Amino acid sequence: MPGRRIRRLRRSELPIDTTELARYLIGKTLVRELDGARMTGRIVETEAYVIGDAAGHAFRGRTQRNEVLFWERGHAYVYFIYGVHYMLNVSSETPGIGAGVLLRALEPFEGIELMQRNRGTTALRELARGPGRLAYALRVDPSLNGVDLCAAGPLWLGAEMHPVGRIGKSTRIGLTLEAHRVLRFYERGNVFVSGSKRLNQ
DNA sequence: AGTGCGATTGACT
DNA sequence: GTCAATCGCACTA
Repeated sequence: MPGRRIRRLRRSELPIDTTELARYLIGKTLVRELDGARMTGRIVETEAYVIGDAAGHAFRGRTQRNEVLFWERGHAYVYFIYGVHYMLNVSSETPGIGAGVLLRALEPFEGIELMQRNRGTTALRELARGPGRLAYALRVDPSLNGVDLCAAGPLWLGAEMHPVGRIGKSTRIGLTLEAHRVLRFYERGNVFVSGSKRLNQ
């Protein structure tokens, strides 16, 4: 299958700050390896869940569920929401500090047929537009919770494959707590970004 | 032990 | 635009 070489990001390259990391990840590549096949996409939308953020899962302290948010930056935190969907986050601070970046949308790059099969649709725009859809497209599930995204394995982060456009920001989507905070980042004008037109200006 | 509700999505009026 | 789906977590008692 498509064997285009993608340089894996080193942990030392990841900013040690949740908001900085959320911005940094726009345009980077997410690589999913599964059964000898590979799916990749450009990260085009993220949200930061920062230190002391009441909307973040780490806010009430370390538990079995949110454990990975307290790991060194660059680990996958996968959780289940609404009894229906999985969401993929990247831990984002130093060990012992709980915070993360939610990956909200990808621009599909390689392995598109496989993503289409996983999603049960051929509509390219809809494959990974939104955090739940992203997880379905790449078959992200709790077995990937805790995976080191800076190491070879089933899921990792790669350098950008294409130039990155202007980065926009807005309030985060779907929150009641801390709803005013401007912690969502996205590539402007990219049709694979979720959210309303208002939020994407 | 019981309860309320969520970092969403897809189907439907 | 509205709404149900469906489960585990965290909080109350």
